[in-house]
Amino acid sequence: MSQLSIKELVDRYIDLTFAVHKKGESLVKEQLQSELSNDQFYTLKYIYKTENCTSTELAKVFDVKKSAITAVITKLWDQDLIERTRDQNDRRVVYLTLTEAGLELYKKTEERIYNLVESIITQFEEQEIKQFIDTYEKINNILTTLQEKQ
Amino acid sequence: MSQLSIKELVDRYIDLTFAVHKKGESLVKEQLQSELSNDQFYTLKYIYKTENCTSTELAKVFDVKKSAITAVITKLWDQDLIERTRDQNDRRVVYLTLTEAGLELYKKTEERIYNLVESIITQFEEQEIKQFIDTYEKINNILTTLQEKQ
DNA sequence: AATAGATAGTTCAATGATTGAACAGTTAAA
DNA sequence: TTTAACTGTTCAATCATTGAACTATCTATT
Repeated sequence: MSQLSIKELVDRYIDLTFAVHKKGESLVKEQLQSELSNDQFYTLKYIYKTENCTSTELAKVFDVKKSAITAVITKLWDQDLIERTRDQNDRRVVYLTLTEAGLELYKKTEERIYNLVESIITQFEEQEIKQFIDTYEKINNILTTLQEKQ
Repeated sequence: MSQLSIKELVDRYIDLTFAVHKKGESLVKEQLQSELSNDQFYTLKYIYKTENCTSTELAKVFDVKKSAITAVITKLWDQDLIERTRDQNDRRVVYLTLTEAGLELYKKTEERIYNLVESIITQFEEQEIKQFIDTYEKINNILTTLQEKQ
């Protein structure tokens, strides 16, 4: 199936990365049904799974300035989806957690995204998709290393 | 290595998609050295490789409204990187091509991106990365089908 | 040929996200 | 104690995107 030179592989990889991301975002957006923007969903997801999540950490993960995170968080906070609680030891730090309403909305939308992704990956042999995710994970590690160097 | 349930696979896939995209975009941006934005680069790339490329086509691929494409194209056109030529048979249609300056800038930046991606994929066994790209390609096809349904 | 409907691309005002710089409050180090 | 570093915020400016209205053009139907 694949009889490609390195250059062709690289080109294919770049195009695929772009295409898959655009289509993925578009399908995710559809599932969110205008209740949340994509970034808002990923923000809730990150806060949900992260103990003692802070704005500084989000800024690093989302690769934007802290002022942009403040804007996103304030918007979710205005809707009473997020709580901000100050660290008692280091009073500069603000921890982010989901409110009950935030958790409920997140869980509802999460389920739709899960169903979407599940409908995709169950079209593969278990072995194939596991191998794919393993390689994807290695790529993620390489990217992390490259980013830390810079 | 992978002893994951479907639910865990799905979750891992979602997180990886997000993380890899963020890191990838950030590294690409670095290579572009502020000469082009990421979207501008992908726009030039798409025009470069596509015969008779139009705004409507770009709007579909980039999943934005046509008015947004007009803005992007006009910006590149102002810098004399893109040419607009009207179809002589159907005078509604405008074809987009790179000017000499556009081609030169594209080629220069493309090389940097290629080197970046090459430095990543050459860290894998040829077999592993080819299998990865094959699976990636299948995912892309599934996404295309899903998008067409909607 | 005349008309109605569809299509390609553009304009423009409004919205939303992101940046950069300045700032307050807090902590750590010299 | 002073200085430097860090967390998070505010605010003005910039940029991308949308939605709606518009022009020009083409297609199909009568």
